[in-house]
Parts: sequence; structure tokens; C-alpha cells
Amino acid sequence: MTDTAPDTELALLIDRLMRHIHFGLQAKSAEFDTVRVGPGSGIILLTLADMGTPALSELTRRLARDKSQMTRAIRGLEEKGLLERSPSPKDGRVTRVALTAEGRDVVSGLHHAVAETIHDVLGPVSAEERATLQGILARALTPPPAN
Amino acid sequence: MTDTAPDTELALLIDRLMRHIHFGLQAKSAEFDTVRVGPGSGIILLTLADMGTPALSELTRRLARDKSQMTRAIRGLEEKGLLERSPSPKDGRVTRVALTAEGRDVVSGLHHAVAETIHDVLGPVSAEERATLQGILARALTPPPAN
DNA sequence: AAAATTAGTAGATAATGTCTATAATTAGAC
DNA sequence: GTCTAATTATAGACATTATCTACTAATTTT
Repeated sequence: MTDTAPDTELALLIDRLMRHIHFGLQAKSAEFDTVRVGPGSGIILLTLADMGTPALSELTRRLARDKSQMTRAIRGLEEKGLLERSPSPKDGRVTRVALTAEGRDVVSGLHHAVAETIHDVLGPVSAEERATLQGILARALTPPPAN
Repeated sequence: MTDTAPDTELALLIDRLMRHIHFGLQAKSAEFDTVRVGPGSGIILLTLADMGTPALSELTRRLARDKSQMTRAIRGLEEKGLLERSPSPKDGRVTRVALTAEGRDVVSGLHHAVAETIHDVLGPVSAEERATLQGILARALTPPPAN
């Protein structure tokens, strides 16, 4: 109605897409989320699987979350035995975070659920376009834009 | 580390991108969010500007949110004078929602902030690619995927 | 060594999300 | 036409997540 600026349009689309993914995951959660991890922490686990053994601060920056809340989320996941924290030998301030074996199990369950959900949500998008999408997004996010 | 399935990767990228946008908006919020609308409701307003006068249920479906929460969010915005609700004459169940003049003012402020944020976050992405991005996302979301 | 940064944690509070139930209205079955 | 089922919107209760400020410990800068 009001003519919407293209950038705004893009932001709205990204938001909608992400919410549809969350919604889809939520609907499936009964099947796979046996540990009651929830979407927020699920993404932490998946990101962790992707990063290896990052410092907590790196993880926080990548996920663009509040560091305080990240502390709590990580503690919750540690209490569930899905990840381990260890102090960095090089820098006494940093805590390194890594998945446990049990954490990796949960991650593989998450992979399935996410794949299904993406399949549902991105139905009308071809494999090539998904690759294009992924390429563009990856490039947008690789150099942490002066966070 | 664990090799991540491409679809999972895509979901993570979308999540990260959206969080970076939220984060960026939050950082600017002092400048423009004089009405204390917040990101969630900001998106409602922008979407409303885009849709015109939808039924509450249409808005809810598009934004993939919980209908109960949407009721509350809409009420909050109504109390701030940013939108109006009116019963549909055709269907006694539905409530139609529309921006007020004041709401449109807020929306134009939001447009600016979103545009700046997108500019920051999508810095390394060219205009053509943004258009590509927008096209793909729009197509993914146009036929509400059997919600 | 003093000052400034950075990493992580804690506390308090607000905002959002989720689930269940319910009233009102309409649509469909028969 | 009436009875049943489905849809729209709301409310209540609760859990999760976000935001902001403050603070300690460890490093880096000068």
C-alpha cells in the first residue's frame, strides 16, 4: 500500500522466512527434541558442530546474541551434558566450548529436522537457487561486519 | 568440523542474518524508536504498511506467529495509537487492522533505520545480488506453504 | 605499573513464545 | 433448517529468550 523500499522488503522477507523455519521446527519438535533443547539452543548446537571448539565470545559474535544470555544458554546445555567448557590455556579469560558425544547425537537429530523443515519451507526454490542463496548469505556474513 | 548438510547451513545463515539485522536495529533504536515499539512490533507495522488492511488472521499467518501473541501485540500497538481495529462487515469473526496516520509516521522512521541496517549487514552484497535474494525469498514465501 | 580492553558471569526486568481453553460466528453435512 | 465442525479472536498461565547494567578476572596498551 505504502510503497515499500526494497531493503525493507528484504528485511521483512528474511524475518518471515526465519519465523517459518522456527515454526516448522517447533511443529516437529515432539519427534526429535527429546532433550527439550528448544530452537535457540538447537541453533547453538548446530553452530558448534560447524565451528569445532570456539571461544564463547566467538560463538556469541557469530550468533549475534547477548553475551550474558549466551553464558546462561551454554550453562544449560552443559548441565544437559551436550557440551563441555574448558578454559583456554593461552588466555586465562576465555572459555572454549565443544560438543560432547551426546551433543553430537542431538545434532544429528537436529540435522534431520532442519532438513525436513527447509524442504517444506523452501519447496518452490530449486537446488541451484538454494546454492545461490547460500552463497550470497555466506558472503554477507563472513567478514563480521565491524561488530 | 562435523560436515554440515547444506540445508542446515542455509538455515543457520538465515538465522544469523536475521539476528544481525535485529542487533543492528537495536543499536539504532535510540535514534528512531521514540514510541518504544521494539523489533517485533516494528515488523508488524512494516508488514501492515505492505498489506493494507488485512484480517488479523492473515497478518498472523504471514508473520508465522502465534495468534494469541499477535492479539496482544496488536492491542499494544492500538493503545499507542499506531493502528486501528475494525470488525469486518462481511464476517463477524474477523477483525481488520490498519495503520493510523501516526502509525505511518512511525513506519517511515522504521524504513530509514531498516535501510541503514541492511546497508551495514549486507555491505558486501551487490545490488543485483540483493535483487536476486529478494526474488528467491519472495517466491519461497508467496504460496503459504500449507501452513 | 597504571589505565584501558576484553571475556565471562550475575541480577533484574521486560519482551516474546507456547500451549490450552473458550466465546462467537460462520460453513458444511445431513 | 438444524446440528456439527471449523474458523477467528481472546485470555490465562507459564517457559523461554532478550536487554541492560554492573562486576570480576585476565590480558593488552602505553
